Amino acid sequence: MGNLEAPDCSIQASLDVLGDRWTILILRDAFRGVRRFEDFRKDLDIARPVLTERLKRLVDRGVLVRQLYCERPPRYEYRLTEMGMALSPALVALMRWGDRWLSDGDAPTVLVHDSCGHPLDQQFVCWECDETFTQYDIASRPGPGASAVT
Amino acid sequence: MGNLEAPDCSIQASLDVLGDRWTILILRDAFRGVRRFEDFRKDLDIARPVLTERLKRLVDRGVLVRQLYCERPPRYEYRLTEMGMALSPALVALMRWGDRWLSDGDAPTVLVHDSCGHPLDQQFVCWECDETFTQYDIASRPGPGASAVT
DNA sequence: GTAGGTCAGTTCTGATTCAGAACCAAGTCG
DNA sequence: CGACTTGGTTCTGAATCAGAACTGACCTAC
Repeated sequence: MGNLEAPDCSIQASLDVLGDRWTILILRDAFRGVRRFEDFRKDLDIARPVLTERLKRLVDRGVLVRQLYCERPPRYEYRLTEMGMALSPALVALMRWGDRWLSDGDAPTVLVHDSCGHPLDQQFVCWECDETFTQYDIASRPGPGASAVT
Repeated sequence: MGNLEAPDCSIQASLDVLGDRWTILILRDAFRGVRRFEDFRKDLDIARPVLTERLKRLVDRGVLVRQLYCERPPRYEYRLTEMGMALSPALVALMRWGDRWLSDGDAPTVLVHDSCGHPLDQQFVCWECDETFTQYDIASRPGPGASAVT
């Protein structure tokens, strides 16, 4: 994005890190367990220079760590940090949206509750009312970091 | 993305619709109530030809509808469809991730449970166990649309 | 009734970014 | 030794994007 100002919106802030054609797919692979340069490259069929740049950026921003996994020859792998792991609600949401609206009802992958094996759902929760709800019951208001005038 | 095959992954399918630098920001604005070409353009400071193309694409894919709101002169507005509204879990997840990991603790906007005004949380739910859980309790398995061999 | 303004675009041009291929370096295997 | 693997870098042409100017339909004020 051309603007130099700090984004006044966390979605924009997130997209400054994730918002190009490849980054989210790289992270999806990382969630699936892909860790090595060549494996990302083959799976995504991405140009090497672009992959190099994207991995570097994700490491710089703290989403991935680059770890030596082999001394001789020196080989590195890219792993999700806690910050990276925290993206899972976003990736799950994108996946479920694609399942629901872009596939013909046949989801390629199903996510399940690990301990019981049943499909999971994603919901908004209010701990005050102790209930779950949907997007139609959301309101928004300025937070502590809101600009004075908007 | 360069590949012509149908994506074997719903995240990729979603990104085929949403995965460029502007689309998600356009949709964020739409969720905020922006509906008109000029309002999108001013708010995002996006080049006109790019906005034209993105809106057209979102309408084609069914995420937005283009509705006449003024007969003379003919003026159109862009509104979220049900498909578009269904993206809110994804946008909320991106926003919360930015709040948590990219801001210094001061969220510009806070989302609240409409009926009580308290901040909301986003969780995974298992209706079988009737409990909420986090990304560390998710497993995945091939769904009905999985390719034969993978 | 015409000058200026708004809204929703389209058309053009130059700057960025991307894809694809080739190349490179360090090490391993046969 | 020569081939192969991994993890890159460098180059070049293609696609995309930004920015500005232009268009056209209509509206309002003078």
